[in-house]
Amino acid sequence: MAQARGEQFHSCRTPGSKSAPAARSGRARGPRAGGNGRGPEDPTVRHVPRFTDIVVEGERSDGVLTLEAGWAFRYRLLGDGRRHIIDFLVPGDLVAPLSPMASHFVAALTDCTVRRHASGDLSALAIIDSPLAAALQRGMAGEMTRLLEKTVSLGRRNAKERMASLLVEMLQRTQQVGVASDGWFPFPVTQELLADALGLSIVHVNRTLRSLREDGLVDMAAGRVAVHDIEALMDLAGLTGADTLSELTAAADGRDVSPWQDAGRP
Amino acid sequence: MAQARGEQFHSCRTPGSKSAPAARSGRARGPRAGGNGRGPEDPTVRHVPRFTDIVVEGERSDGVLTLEAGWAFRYRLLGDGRRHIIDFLVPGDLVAPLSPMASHFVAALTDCTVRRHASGDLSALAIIDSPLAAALQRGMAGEMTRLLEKTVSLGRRNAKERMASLLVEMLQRTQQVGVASDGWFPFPVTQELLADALGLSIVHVNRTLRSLREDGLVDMAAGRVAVHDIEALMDLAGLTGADTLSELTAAADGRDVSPWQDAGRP
DNA sequence: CGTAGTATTGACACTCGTCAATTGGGGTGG
DNA sequence: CCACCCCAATTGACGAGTGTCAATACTACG
Repeated sequence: MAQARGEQFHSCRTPGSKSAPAARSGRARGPRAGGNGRGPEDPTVRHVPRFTDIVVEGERSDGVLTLEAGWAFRYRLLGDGRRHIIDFLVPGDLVAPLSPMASHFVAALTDCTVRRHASGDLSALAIIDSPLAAALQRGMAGEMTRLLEKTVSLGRRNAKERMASLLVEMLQRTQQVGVASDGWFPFPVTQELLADALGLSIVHVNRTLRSLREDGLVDMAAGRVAVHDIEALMDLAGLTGADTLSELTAAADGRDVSPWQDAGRP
Repeated sequence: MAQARGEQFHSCRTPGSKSAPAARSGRARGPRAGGNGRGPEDPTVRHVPRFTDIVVEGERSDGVLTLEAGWAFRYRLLGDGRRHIIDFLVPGDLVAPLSPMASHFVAALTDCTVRRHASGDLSALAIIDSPLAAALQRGMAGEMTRLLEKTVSLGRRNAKERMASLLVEMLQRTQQVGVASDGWFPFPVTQELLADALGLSIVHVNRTLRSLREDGLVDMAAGRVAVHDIEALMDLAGLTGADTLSELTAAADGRDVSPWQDAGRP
């Protein structure tokens, strides 16, 4: 009765070794948040090396944190070692708070830079700094929309559809922040991470990617994804052009690269 | 390649007949929000008959809506007719807005009563009515926490674990609003609805329930769930007592039956 | 040139979906 | 009051989708 369980499922595939960097770092390290060298000068900026945690579960994240550069991902661990990746973060995305009490980790996928926009209690934020509050709400709303979409995917779509759905989403998001080129976009993830994000096994992720490649839809290698047939891909994902994702786009409107820039520090 | 698809999957099982009330009502009706008879006197209260929609996708829900009595559920439709139930709502829960742009339906599971606490633009709400704004944020945060938990369930738990997880959650939520008795709680859903909520087929929901019954964990009949071994059930769900759900409980703290009562109309 | 992690692949097992038939209430009209 | 109907619940048989195990390439790095 262990469809997705296998004891040393993924993220802990070779229990004794030093694999699955992010997942392990989530528990084994002593120093909590992965801040090593702080910003050379600016105290509101922190540099986080890849594969270390930016936000640790249970730690009450204080203030508004955003990802300024690099890639990260939100994840949650189940008691038995299974891991689920909630979503990936690109520059401009909100790191914390997702919600005052949604407990999960956020880990750096690449070396990245995090900025703190406000500290301490946020309840008075709307009055003190309304543009920041508005940006915060946009960020949380966008996150919730993606979360909802992901729930539907996991509940009612098969492997290929889920993969297509994720790739379309990431293409659009990378386009929004201007790091996507014409036919491709950067996506620095391993198949293991993809598996944890899509609720699949590593092997099946591989099979699914191969299938999409053979269909001529996408190619994925060296941390980049080449999209050859966006039409077919969106169709597979169940998105009919003017569908959900465009709402997502519209919702994130007014944000060219970062909605946070004007809302800097107080 | 159609694991969860079968064309006339669920919620449309007999395409020609009048089955699947909620799902169909989501599309086929002309009059939008299912408000029939309004509140006998109070214009902020609306009575909604079972199996009609409270909130229709795309309709920009204006203001803050909460469920005052009865059961409802949030759902989303995929283009091909598949349906996914995002979550169930009990009295006291936030109906709208979940997020300014998360598009989905909310349908009444039983006859129920909905109250509007504020209308129009909510951006100034924090300043105008801070207790209501606080309640709204609690409501949205709780929703997000459950959404996140559900994502993990769908991605990384098998049928039995998902079912256990849902039942534990519903037990705790019904306890909070005081409609649960000692060993049982009301849960007016069909197995079809359960299937759509858990990302399973109707048949497999039936099998899963039978298995749980044979294990002596729960009994489900006549719209009620009898929990015989909450320990084992939580264990199955991957909750170790002081785990996530208790955080959920703590998060909803300060709410006995409804956090909205004091934040009534302006 | 080892060593380790990642990607691939094949073989096989198990979970879960699909199809189809049956049962058992709960209405409802005669 | 009974016959009928509709629908939820159940069950069995079978197949598709996905997970698991294990072995083999690839690549990068020291």
